[in-house]
Amino acid sequence: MLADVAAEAGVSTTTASYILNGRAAQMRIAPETDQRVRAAAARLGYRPNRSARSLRTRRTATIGLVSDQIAGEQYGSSMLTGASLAARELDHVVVMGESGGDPELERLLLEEMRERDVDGVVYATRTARTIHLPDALRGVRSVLLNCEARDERYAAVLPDDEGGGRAAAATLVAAGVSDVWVVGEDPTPEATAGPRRMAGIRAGLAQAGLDLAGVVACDWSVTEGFAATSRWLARGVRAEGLVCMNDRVAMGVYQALAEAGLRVPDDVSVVSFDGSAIAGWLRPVLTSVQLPFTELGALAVRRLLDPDDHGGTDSVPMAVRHGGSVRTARGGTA
Amino acid sequence: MLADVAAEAGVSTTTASYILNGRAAQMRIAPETDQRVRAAAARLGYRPNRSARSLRTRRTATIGLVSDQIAGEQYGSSMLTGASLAARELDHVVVMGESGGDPELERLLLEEMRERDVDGVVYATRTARTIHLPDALRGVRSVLLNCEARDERYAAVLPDDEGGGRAAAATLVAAGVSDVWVVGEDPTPEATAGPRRMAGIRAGLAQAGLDLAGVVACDWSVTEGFAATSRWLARGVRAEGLVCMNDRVAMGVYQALAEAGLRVPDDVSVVSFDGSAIAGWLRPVLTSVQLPFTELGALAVRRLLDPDDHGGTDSVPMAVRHGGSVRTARGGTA
DNA sequence: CTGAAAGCGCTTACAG
DNA sequence: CTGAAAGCGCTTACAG
Repeated sequence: MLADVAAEAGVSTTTASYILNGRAAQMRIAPETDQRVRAAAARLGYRPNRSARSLRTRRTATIGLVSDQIAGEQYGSSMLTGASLAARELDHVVVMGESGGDPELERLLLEEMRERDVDGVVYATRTARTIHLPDALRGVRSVLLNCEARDERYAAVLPDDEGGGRAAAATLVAAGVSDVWVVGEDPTPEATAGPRRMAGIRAGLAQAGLDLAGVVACDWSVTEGFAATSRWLARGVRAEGLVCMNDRVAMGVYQALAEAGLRVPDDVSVVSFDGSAIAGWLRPVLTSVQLPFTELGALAVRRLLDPDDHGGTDSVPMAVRHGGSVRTARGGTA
Repeated sequence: MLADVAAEAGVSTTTASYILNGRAAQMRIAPETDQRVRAAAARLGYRPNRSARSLRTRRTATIGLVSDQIAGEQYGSSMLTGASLAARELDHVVVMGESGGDPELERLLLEEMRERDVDGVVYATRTARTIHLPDALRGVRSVLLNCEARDERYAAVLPDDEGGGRAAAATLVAAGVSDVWVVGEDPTPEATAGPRRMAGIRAGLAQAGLDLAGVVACDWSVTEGFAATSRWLARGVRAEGLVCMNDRVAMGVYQALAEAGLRVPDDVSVVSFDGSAIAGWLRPVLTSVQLPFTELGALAVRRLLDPDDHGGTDSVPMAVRHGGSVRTARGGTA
């Protein structure tokens, strides 16, 4: 403990504390004293007791991260990686809790974090959406991750799905594709990714003077993507380009196209969203607009810990990760 | 704070503390006093200050979870879900840290947790393996998750890969398949899943009087699974049954078989390991021996918090999740 | 430049 | 059955 270090160095705990907290200069402590104390601390392997410090300072260098279920998400779990790394860089540690969507458990977790005097909490959702801000979050410094508060301005970090949509459309347009369909629609009303991507796609096409040729409705899953696309193909419809609402849908689309004897990208160009591992597993590799999960998590933590944060929504750009699923303008693959 | 509650109820903080910590009976406190204090606490919305409590008791009701990179793992991240839920049930909270495999960062994280007086730490690895126990872990109550200490007995929780291997073999044997190849081999020497699954497969076949027909070597990835299987097929080799070392390999195998015009399960029966989401995405759905990640995480936490823990390795059973990739004994699909 | 002392909010022997 | 008091290990005015 501090007292041991002070004794070993022959100074008071006051002096030792100032030195070990980097306030030596400010306190005009003799360099020689400074050295002596640091040496003593090192010799004794001194580690401050955080509980004692927190009791005094009311700061814990700990942030809470509560979510419905981001660890269970295949890929969204990298939000945790980003958050954990950013916290580490700012000398904080993160305590996590998952409610599994249970509001009562969520309230419990949030209260527990408050008891522990966390310096703030990141409130994350598995899928991008608008939420009703939990009451237990009020009065706690917090940042929303992958979600936004309905009807109120609140610090939030989200992917720029609309920009992603424009990028997806632009990718097809650049390849000379003019006949574009979208596969997938948002099953849940609060989800924002779908509508925003869709808006971006329409805007991107409009910029090239094009209209969306049509939409194939389906849930965002492999099996639904397959089933809906198969039905659509059976109707005899064809398109030069398909924008899939996520990589799982795209995987189903690949399966349906293969069964129908259509080749990617020779017969159909495919673009998708997520940039998940799936994209790299498909043959040809799927061109997909990447969800920047690690960055999202890191940014949420940085904003949480930034006293000068502006408080609004930040949209993190989504970049196109090129695979081989879009034909080149000349008919080859890009 | 407690003092307020005590004042409001007209008792000493001593009494209030006993009551709020459930020691009223033990202290033979008058039921009427008990009521009064609880009512006061409720009225005031009393929440104990954890730092103060921890400073006194040296217990934090917090456990650390440090890993190389389990949040980044597609599917292994559910170990976090399991750990978080189990901790919650035992009134604990988990602080997580990811080292990304950097030993120095790992040491830092472990020290930070010690400073924070965590009641114990779960040390987890992304892939099942034997490890050299980190020095920073010594002297801290801990349980290894998805890994085992080399050359020493230590509390550890791992999937029963060998049992899983036997189950995989038994599944094929039950379908009447006698000509079995394995696809995949372990790239890293410390990894334990591969050798153990392999041992189980051989044992399972031996039980039916069979030998393994051969092994197709490849890394555990979709692209490698595809490439290796394609080369193998090009050699003209055929097998009735394929055991893939994980679902990603199996996905590559499906692709290679499809390109070669072979059908699953009519021409080839396929069994795999992981039971990840991928299994459900493939057509036909892949029969896969499930890695019980959520249970592993939960069990590690429960053992960490169990004062009577036995201290050795626990193997959690792997169950077969049946899809449609294994033919039935009569030649249909199971 | 350095130290004595108070106090953060609890828990828990100890006394009655 | 209940309370006064010490003490957990720090930080930080305050005094010198």
